[in-house]
Amino acid sequence: MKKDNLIDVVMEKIKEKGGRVTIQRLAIINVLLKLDHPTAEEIYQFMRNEFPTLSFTTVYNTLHSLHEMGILREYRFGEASRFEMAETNHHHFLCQKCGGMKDIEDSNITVHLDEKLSRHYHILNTEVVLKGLCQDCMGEGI
Amino acid sequence: MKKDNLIDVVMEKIKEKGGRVTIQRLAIINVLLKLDHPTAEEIYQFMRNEFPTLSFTTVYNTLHSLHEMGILREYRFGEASRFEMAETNHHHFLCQKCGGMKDIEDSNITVHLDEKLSRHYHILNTEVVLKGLCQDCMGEGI
DNA sequence: ACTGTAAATGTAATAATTACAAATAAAATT
DNA sequence: AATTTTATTTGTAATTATTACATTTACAGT
Repeated sequence: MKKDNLIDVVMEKIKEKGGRVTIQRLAIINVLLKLDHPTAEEIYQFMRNEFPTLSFTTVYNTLHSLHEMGILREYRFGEASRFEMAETNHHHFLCQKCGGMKDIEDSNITVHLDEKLSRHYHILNTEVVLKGLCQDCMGEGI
Repeated sequence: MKKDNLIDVVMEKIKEKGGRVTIQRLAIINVLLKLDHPTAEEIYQFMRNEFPTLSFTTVYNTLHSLHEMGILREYRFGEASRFEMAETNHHHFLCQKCGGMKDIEDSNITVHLDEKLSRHYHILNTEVVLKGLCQDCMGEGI
């Protein structure tokens, strides 16, 4: 999806849920499209120069609201939560050494769930988490 | 694996890594065998009666050490970290409503990784995370 | 433009976790 | 068995990420 289309989709989704389209929300969406699984802190620091009046609390509030609206996903693998846009389905690799988080394309992993799982759970999302060493950290042990 | 054997294996593993087998460590291992993905807080509260001199800090220290030794796994899906013994391989279901975490037997899910992933990553562990509603929370929406 | 209200802001609180220094106790050595 | 070494435990005091709250601002409907 082209970026401008995506912003339009997000704006539409916010309105659907009865929310307001604010410059803070749009700005944070744009940062999420630029950075790779940023934390709230990273988003805030990235925006400070261009948006000096932005409050750190607003970053948290906004991430929380957008998450509630289903616009983004939250991961708490490390100390701080990391965020990404929810529009794509993919898996993740976590480096045990540097703590880095990488996207793994959906097409690289096939998952098959036994049918009986659906008798016990209403499954909305299936995601694979791979743990190990990334290329940068390989060859040095854990 | 029988419980006593498992304790022996854990003791051996601690010694291998140059660690000391303390009553605190053994007691916490035993709690991990009883409780389902407990948090540090839950472990501490569970132990207070029988072990009133136990320090909360020791729970954290111990969980950290045992994790470093590969004896247990840590998950940070919610606010607080949750822990489980590392001896078994299985997947997890996370309830989006109550925040509960359930084990899914390995045999209920098959995962196939594209070979080319191993060219970019040294993969040590593969785990599926299912998200949705558990039986208790079904029929009430999110 | 006017108005109702959701969202933004700043400060202060909270919760989980870690740092640190002193006391204790495994386990190696004598 | 006593002694010694040092990892671990303990309690208190930080730290870090996140949330609560009261006030101000500004989106969006009239």
